[in-house]
Amino acid sequence: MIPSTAVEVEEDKDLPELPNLDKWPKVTMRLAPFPSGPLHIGNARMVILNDYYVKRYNGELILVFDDTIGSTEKVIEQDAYDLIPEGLEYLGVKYHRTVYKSDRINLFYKYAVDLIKRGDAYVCDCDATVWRNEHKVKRIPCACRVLDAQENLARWEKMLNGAYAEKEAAVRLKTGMTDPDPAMRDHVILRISESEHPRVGTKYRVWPLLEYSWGIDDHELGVSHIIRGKDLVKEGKIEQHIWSLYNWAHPELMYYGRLKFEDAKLSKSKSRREVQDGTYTGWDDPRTWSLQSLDRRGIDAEAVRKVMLDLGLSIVDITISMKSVYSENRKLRDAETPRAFFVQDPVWITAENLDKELIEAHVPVHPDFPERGLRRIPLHAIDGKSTFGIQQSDLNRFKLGTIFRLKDMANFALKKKNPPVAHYHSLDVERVREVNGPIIHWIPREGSIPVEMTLVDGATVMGLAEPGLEKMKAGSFLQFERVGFVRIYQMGDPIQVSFAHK
RNA sequence: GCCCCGAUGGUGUAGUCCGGCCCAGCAUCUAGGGUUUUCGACCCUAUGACCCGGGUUCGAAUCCCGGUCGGGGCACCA
Repeated sequence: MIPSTAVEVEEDKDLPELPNLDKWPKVTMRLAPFPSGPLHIGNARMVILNDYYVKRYNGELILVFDDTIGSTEKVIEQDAYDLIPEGLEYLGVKYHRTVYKSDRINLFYKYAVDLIKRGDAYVCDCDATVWRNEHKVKRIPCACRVLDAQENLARWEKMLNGAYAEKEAAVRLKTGMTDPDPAMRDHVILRISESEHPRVGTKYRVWPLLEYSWGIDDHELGVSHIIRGKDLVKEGKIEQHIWSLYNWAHPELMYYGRLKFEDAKLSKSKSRREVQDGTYTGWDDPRTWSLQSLDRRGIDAEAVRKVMLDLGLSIVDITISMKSVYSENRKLRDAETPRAFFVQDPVWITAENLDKELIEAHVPVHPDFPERGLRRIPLHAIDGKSTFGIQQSDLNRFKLGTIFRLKDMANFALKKKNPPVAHYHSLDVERVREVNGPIIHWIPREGSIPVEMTLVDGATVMGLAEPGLEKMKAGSFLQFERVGFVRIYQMGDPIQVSFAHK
């Protein structure tokens, strides 16, 4: 299964083996996103780690939309059901089947009834606050805990048929009232919610909590290994309690710490607001840090993958920099990336006394690979006179008399600053080196192509790129010399590019 | 208050289980140099770490004890 991945796994063999492999017929893992929005760079760790191990052991990966009803703070969003697979595709993650928690509610009911019959769970109608303060903290069981199965089943029916309103009753698992860990005392596993679900509407009014639904499903789906964030360790303990009650094999639990980026603020709810009110251009806006946005910027999924796998499985919270992703991306893409000139808000400089022979500049497509040919940029000189756009900051640091080179074209001496005028000086690059003159990028006034560049902070800047750019295709990754790497995401006038990194 | 977890250079990680091959490796960042008609790539160099205190041992980043600091949990969220 997925034979094409064998090579790719080879290079990352430094991650540890999964534990207890002999205990399981095969490695089965799952991706369990809550569908509230697209996956972003912060979610990539969970996805890549699971995918990595499944590929390494030729196992099975299940995409499980963890779409139980959520809460007022955590809301399911319909579009996430499509945005998540889209992100997975970008990352090159291959999953073998897709499961929706919201399709499995009856299964959770079945086990709930069973747990109640067995006396391992009960329906509690205590007020949540009262229960916490008077029972959990004081380790005193509430009156509901000792009710017999008969009564509990009657109460369960009342939960299902609406005799209880929201918050009036919930099912608690008897994890133990005397557990030293307060988090473990008779935790709620099912509760009432009358919110409308995007997939199943109002078909159900009793919904399982994450730890319960997984306690059942990790077994039902045959999951062998679970890798997830350490914010879920308590949930893992509750799952283990359930597995023990039924004498099921315990899947291997592994946790990693929280991942933060020093140069990226990740907030799905803020992103959703900004996307909805149009402040962001869409879910691929760079400020969302979604996988879609990385794709739009031309970040190779392999770069993301490499960085995430380098982090390993440490359980400590870490803060890393996007710079490591950019560094990997450059390594991956630099050699294959064509060069181009782009000048943001060009300032026009008149070049005089041009050599009559000089009608076209010849610039290598890639400096390290001359065999890839030349970009030919017409200069449009009339009577030895032409006009070029250069970067304002370059002009600013020039003094009168400064000898500079328009890269891959000719050397000039600055004659006037306002308006800028330069005189042709020489052709050979050595002449500018002799005087340590700057070599700068430029574009001709005639024939240059308007480009709108979206920066990482969402701002857009206008500029001109060299003639010829209009022949590129959407999706191309380029390096604007001395500016940085960009990806064309839409051809047009202007051409739309997204800045990737320096 | 109670429970759990962790601690290696600026950042991240390897080594810790089974003490010596670690005066601690790798990546990234930063600084400098080389090369290059880019502020990219490539090459070289530099700075820089085992949380603290005891103990065991010929020998401890690794084992033991005690601190300190940091993170997470104690939701009818995921």
